[in-house]
Amino acid sequence: MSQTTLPGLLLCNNAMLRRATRKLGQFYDDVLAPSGIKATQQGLLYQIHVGNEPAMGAIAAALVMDLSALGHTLKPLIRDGYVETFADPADRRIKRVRLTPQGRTKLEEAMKLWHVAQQRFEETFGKEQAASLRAALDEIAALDFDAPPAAT
Amino acid sequence: MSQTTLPGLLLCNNAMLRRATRKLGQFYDDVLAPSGIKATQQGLLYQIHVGNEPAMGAIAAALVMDLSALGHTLKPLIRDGYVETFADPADRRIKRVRLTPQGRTKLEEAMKLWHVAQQRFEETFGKEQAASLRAALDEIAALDFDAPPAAT
DNA sequence: ATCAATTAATGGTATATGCCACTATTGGAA
DNA sequence: TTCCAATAGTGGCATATACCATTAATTGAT
Repeated sequence: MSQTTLPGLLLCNNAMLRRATRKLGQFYDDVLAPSGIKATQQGLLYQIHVGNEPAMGAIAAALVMDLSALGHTLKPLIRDGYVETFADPADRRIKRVRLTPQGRTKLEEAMKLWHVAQQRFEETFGKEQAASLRAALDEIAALDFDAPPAAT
Repeated sequence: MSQTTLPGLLLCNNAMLRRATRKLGQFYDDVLAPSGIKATQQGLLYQIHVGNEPAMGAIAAALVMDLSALGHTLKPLIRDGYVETFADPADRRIKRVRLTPQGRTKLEEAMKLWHVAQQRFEETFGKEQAASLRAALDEIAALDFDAPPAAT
């Protein structure tokens, strides 16, 4: 079975995280495929949906994503007519984002498939385990590496 | 603080995984920056290093990565002279990969920085917690979504 | 009011990754 | 042997994501 699990890989938190992300991403994308959008796009549409016409910076912060990366990621969604942007009237530096009617429709369609993927994953991995994994991942996303570790 | 943690995001295993990956990737990349290579590249060099002149397919399988994606990722490393490939004499379909002397040097350099990143992360996140996180991530990477869930 | 510092977003460039179509080899069946 | 099916990689195309330099708008200090 070759060297699927070598010491180094297993020890690197970052490598393990990326590897699991590839695996899960492929799975969710696979299930989402019939909708024509990727899991990342579904997640982004959802984030825009639940936000109140969020500013790009707010979305980027919520997703712990680089602002320019968000801009790039948004382009195909704008091109395909699922999302539109508009300048904040009070501060024209700020660009807000919202779903178009087609975007809302597409999101609904994708959410149905998302539920399927989500359920199939938790069925296989374990619902409890998934919940504690998400909690750990949430912690990581919130870490502040600049600050010295709090004395526990 | 806006809506940094909305219900949907927190519930999607895939989105949470990606978000944490972005965060941790930025951190490891940051620490690795002085070496001139990214954390993904360090991981790949290491994987090649520990493999015995591994075939591309073997690397891809170990990393749960698409074979063509691996090919693309390898290009900058070959271009920069850290890695070289050669056809397997017994089966010319197979292309094997190895580090060049510069590749070995670069890997050593990067590994020192990797240790720093690794330690700083675990210091902040918790060593135990990191270990169980990696275990969970390893499980995910090994999942088989095609098979019906084993009756527990 | 004026102008420097700050903030928000864009565009360029580069890596990370996936899927698909295609090519080159191999291996096995007829 | 011959030929088809399976295997291993490549190349093209598209999205995901980061960093940097630059531009547009604001804000705050003088």
